[in-house]
Amino acid sequence: MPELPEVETIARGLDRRFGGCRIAGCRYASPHLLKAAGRADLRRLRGCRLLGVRRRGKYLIFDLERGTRLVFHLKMTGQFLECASGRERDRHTHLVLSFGRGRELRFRDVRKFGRLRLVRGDERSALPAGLGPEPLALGRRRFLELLGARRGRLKSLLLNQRFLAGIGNIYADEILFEAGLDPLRPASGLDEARALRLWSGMRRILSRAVRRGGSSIRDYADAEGRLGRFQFEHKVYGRAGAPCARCGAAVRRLVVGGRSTHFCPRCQK
DNA sequence: ATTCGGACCTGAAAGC
DNA sequence: TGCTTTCAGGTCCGAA
Repeated sequence: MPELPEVETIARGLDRRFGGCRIAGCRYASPHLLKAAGRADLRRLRGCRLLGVRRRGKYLIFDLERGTRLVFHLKMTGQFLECASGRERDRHTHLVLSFGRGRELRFRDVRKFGRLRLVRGDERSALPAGLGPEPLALGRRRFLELLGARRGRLKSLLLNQRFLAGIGNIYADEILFEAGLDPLRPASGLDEARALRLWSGMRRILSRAVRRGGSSIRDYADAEGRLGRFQFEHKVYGRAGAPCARCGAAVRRLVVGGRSTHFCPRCQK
């Protein structure tokens, strides 16, 4: 479900609502979410202060006292929900952090793909080696350098987390439309003008999506239950057969690298 | 090195 | 009204 703009929105909301709060208890870690050893370690969290919450790629990082960190990946359907402790817990709730005075933060995940790791010290041990840089912190020169070393199709490259961390299926399609580039075009041999269009298109799409609080297509909502608004600005994603907003040609859908891909055959070359 | 298909899960929507 | 199939904001693994 969540890509960079959604995870960023969740992180900001959690940081604002729970940053500085003390964890009173932790319950219900399901085996899917966390291995047995990690579940035992969760006991250490009691009484620990949550210093802050931030994002790296599509990962959510909870920084705690005593050099401990919780690193979540939400995969397709993971979500956080702030609620009153008395409220009924449904069968998709896999972790509950209590903050006292009846305040709880629950992790729900219908498809159970989401993962949590509890680490001491640096979060890097919980992240994949070779995770790419943050797209919005990447200068144009560095972007051109990284791009020059890559092959394969543009769509697959944008989805590759070792190239850039945080772009997923929605934003890959929207970025390529913004840049006017065919998702099937090979990454190698992209001339500088097109490469710079890709860089600036990426920045425009991602930063606007963050400002809109991400895209709510199916079930994404932030920790305060608010829906994103960027879905109203999608130009191609989920619009197969509909007219292109720019030229009127029918938006096409095909499968690239096993992922559904949407593009305008006239605007994207 | 890249690409492909399948696996991991559940449920909503579309198709018949 | 069913029942079946397809599809989904992600990633990992093994085989071609």
